[in-house]
Amino acid sequence: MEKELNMFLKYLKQNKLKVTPQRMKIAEFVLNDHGHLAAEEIYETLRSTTNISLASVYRTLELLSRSRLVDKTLFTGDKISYEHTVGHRHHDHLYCLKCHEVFEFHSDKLEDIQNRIAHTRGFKSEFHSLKIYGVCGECRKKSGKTQ
Amino acid sequence: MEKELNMFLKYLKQNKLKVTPQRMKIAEFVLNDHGHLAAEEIYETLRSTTNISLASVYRTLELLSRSRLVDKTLFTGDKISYEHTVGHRHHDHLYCLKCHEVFEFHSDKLEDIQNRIAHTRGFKSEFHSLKIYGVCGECRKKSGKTQ
DNA sequence: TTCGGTGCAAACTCTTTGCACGACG
DNA sequence: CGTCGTGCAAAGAGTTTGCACCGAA
Repeated sequence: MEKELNMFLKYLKQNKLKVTPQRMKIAEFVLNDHGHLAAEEIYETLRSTTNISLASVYRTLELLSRSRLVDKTLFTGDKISYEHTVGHRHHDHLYCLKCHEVFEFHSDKLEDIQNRIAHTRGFKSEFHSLKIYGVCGECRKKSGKTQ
Repeated sequence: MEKELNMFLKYLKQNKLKVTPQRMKIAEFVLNDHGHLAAEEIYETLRSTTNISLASVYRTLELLSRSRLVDKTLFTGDKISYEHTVGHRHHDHLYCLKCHEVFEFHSDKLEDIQNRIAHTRGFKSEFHSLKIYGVCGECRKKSGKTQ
């Protein structure tokens, strides 16, 4: 995460953007967290210790996204989730419709097939998003696996 | 599409919902179209020939979605797309970042791997969504395949 | 006749933007 | 010191909802 923060600093400098306490706090928090965060959560967490606004959270998340340190994702369509990417391989998601927990997975075979499909269709694939929606083991246990 | 419209009628009756001209017009239009529609488009198309409101479009799309005749999808996170599903196999999407065109594809192998992954993780998979974002052949041609 | 559906406009949620002040470089 | 970034509040975009009237059953 030290490394990731440095990459963000580098990105800022390369683009002649200023290093501000807000930007650093937000980047630090997001890059340190391994979950999927909504802008609101980040704001609520940081506002107690930092002079910050929701607008800055959005603005900084946009920078983090452009610098490819953070991925924007949509799950159930209500709000955008952000998660940091560096150090990870690309991965996809299993989303539990009951507890809203997100599980990650990666499959080389899947990546491979996807690339092949895009290629066959003349597509230059930039990125992709695969989400499997269902009910996780924990929630199935709770409801007696009736569903 | 005749068949699909009947399925919608059946759904309405089963749920003691009324058959109204608005509902029929909207269902007819959506079930007849093979693209990805936004609520606004549906409204704009129908308003010239039908007494209708945007609210009714949303309300009917919700019914069509619940009756599983229509799929709700999010592409670039701006607005929800609706497409009818009946008669189709499940399919996934290639989305062109330049012209915003959507191409469909289906791969049994892909389906298979996804199910296997979900199963391995104790997940009961309900549905999934795979989108490959990139640049389509047409747009690559236009820009001289430099990207 | 009776609810449920409709149109309209207002409300809501999440995100973006304009502006004047403040601080990074 | 000149910008660029900030907080604030207001604006936007898409979707949902409350309400009084209307029309399917």
